[in-house]
Amino acid sequence: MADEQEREPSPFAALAAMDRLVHDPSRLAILTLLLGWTEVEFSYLLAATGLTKGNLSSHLAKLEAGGLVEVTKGHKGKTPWTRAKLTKEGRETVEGHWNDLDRLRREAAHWA
Amino acid sequence: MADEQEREPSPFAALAAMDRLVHDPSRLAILTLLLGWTEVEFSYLLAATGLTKGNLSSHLAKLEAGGLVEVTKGHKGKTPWTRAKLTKEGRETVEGHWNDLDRLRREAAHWA
DNA sequence: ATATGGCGTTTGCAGCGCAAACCCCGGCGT
DNA sequence: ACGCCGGGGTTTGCGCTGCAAACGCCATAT
Repeated sequence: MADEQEREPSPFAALAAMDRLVHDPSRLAILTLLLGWTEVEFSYLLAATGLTKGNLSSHLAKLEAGGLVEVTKGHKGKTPWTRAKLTKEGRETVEGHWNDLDRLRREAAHWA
Repeated sequence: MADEQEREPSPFAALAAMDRLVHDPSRLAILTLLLGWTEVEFSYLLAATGLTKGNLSSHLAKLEAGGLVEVTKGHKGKTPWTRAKLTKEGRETVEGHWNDLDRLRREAAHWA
């Protein structure tokens, strides 16, 4: 198999193909914040990211649909209380994404 | 001025606000490739990024409209010959973007 | 009663990125 | 002469997205 004419993809092709679900700025912010905690409240995410409630809500929904975060809704007393945490896959994906970015940047730099 | 109640933005807010013109994967690939050269041909970009002709064309148009890239169209013999290069602003912007990403990732990591 | 405000969800729309279709020119086969 | 492929790009069409604004719901205050 080593004699297969392997088309070595440039780092640029990999960069161009990054997963938008993760790479999108708002979501990358959410995901990166979540890396530092086991579980975070909606209102904390709200303040830390500067997103609006509406947009945070829909980004979380998308991340949940993609299997990267788990969202838990409950009540604290009578008021709603929503928390988010990374799934195992989510954590791996986000860490992987940052590492990929780092690596691609370095590879790109020494590309002839 | 030091007594101004400076609202210190979290790195996450800065991440969430990254400029999409630069951060978009395809364009980040194009821009990063351009960092390594003074001028690059359309067909080289095409091969290196794995984009289609159509999409490369429109991304370049957008980058040019944003003042990050200068596109020069001419002819080599009779066939069209298009080249792209970073503007001064473009170069600063792309380098800045990568540095920002690096920095934000680090700040995020030691965020309590 | 009726505001006000916390906590989120839903909706409406403009704009974007992607794939496919298209245009133009030069060579090649017949 | 005519069709056809292929290199070099541009334009078009459309589904999806992300943002802001509107909404829903339940407390507490007036």
